[in-house]
Amino acid sequence: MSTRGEETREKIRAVALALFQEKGFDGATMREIAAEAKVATGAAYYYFPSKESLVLEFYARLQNEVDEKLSAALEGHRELRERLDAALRLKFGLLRPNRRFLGALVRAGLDPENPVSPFSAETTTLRERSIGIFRRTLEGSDVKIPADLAPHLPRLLWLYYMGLILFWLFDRSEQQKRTDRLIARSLDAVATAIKLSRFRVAAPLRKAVLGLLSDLEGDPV
Amino acid sequence: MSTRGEETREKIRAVALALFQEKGFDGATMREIAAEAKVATGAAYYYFPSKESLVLEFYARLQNEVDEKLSAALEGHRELRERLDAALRLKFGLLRPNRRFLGALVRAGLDPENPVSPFSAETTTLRERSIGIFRRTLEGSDVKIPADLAPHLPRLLWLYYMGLILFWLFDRSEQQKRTDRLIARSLDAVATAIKLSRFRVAAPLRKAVLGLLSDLEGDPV
DNA sequence: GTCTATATCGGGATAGAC
DNA sequence: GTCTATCCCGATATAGAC
Repeated sequence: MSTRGEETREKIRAVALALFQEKGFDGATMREIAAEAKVATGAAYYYFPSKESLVLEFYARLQNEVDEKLSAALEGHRELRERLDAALRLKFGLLRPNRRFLGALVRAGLDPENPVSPFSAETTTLRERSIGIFRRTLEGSDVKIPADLAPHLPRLLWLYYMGLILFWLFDRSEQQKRTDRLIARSLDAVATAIKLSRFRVAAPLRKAVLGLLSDLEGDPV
Repeated sequence: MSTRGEETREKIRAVALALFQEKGFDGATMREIAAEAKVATGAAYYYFPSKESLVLEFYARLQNEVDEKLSAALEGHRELRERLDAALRLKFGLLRPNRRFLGALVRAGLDPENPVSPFSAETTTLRERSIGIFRRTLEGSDVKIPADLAPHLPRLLWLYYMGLILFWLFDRSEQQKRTDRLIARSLDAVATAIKLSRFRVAAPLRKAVLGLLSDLEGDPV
């Protein structure tokens, strides 16, 4: 890939993300993106195999930003619920301006025929980095997590996070305020559950959850 | 709507579902559906406002079938996990042949711009009927459920069921065997959690979960 | 009310020339 | 690497037959 190609690609990407934010995924057309980037439609498809793949590009950049800003966001928080809250606020804060087109990614992955899935092997790296965010969030907290559960908890929290994103995408309330409430409320439940997990009575449940997780591990979710 | 219209509508619906199963949602075109049903394209759009609405129609029929067959499926089962397993097997058994196009429904709803959502006000009836399946499943079981949790548990199980469907749609393993494993494993956890819910130590968690649910109740999820 | 026939539009994606 | 031309699709509109 030459420098010129690199520049063209970059131009198309930048224009696309701007238009996605402005008009949403369906509202922004490939013709328009190409025109505004001053290339032919075909050129856009030379660099990006599909419209969805442009969104995937966005997601990778977002993950970089989260990685960079996490330490600052967690600064000064030791309590588990506070730390989780800070991490989620950071993630959702960056997602928020892009809700209008983020659904496109999930939509693409939901089609069993579509190879561009956010859960595919190609996106394993991204997924693991996202899980890593929760590992870092848990590590600095003051809560004792049972040894058997500890290594699996980040992935479990990531699944919870995926659930929140999904709810947020569906959420048609004004400014998605219902999602804000859901996050606050569910964080109470999640933090409470983690704190209770070390009790004797919770052992069978912990065992069941661990069996579930070890079953999923290895393959991409 | 006369008998003739009814027949035409039925014909289009039947052909569409057959083609969806055969070629998936995107693979089957409206032109083809209309042609195979021996009507003009316009006629298909006369009865169904969009391609997605054909899928919605399918979903309603599916719900009817579940309602009819539930009693037989639960027959002879008293143990909670067994009953839930039977209910889920029934639901997924009917969904299975239609995986290739079922994603289309969810996809439509994920687009914040698209009014045809499976979680919209229009589909409230369907959603409530689906929740009712879990109510019936719980009612005949031998497990004592705390009084505060009991009225909300069916909805909670329905959310769990939605999660399973989502996983299943994303699941690219052969024959979606990973979903089968997930169902078996997660049922262990769910049944265990329900049984533990009445213990003293679980009270704060139960309270947090109930707060969450009461927050969501009323509005469509 | 129930369609047929047809034209039209804008969109994603692609083949092949350059 | 890039562009032009083209294809096929979903969707809409319309005029008119029965």
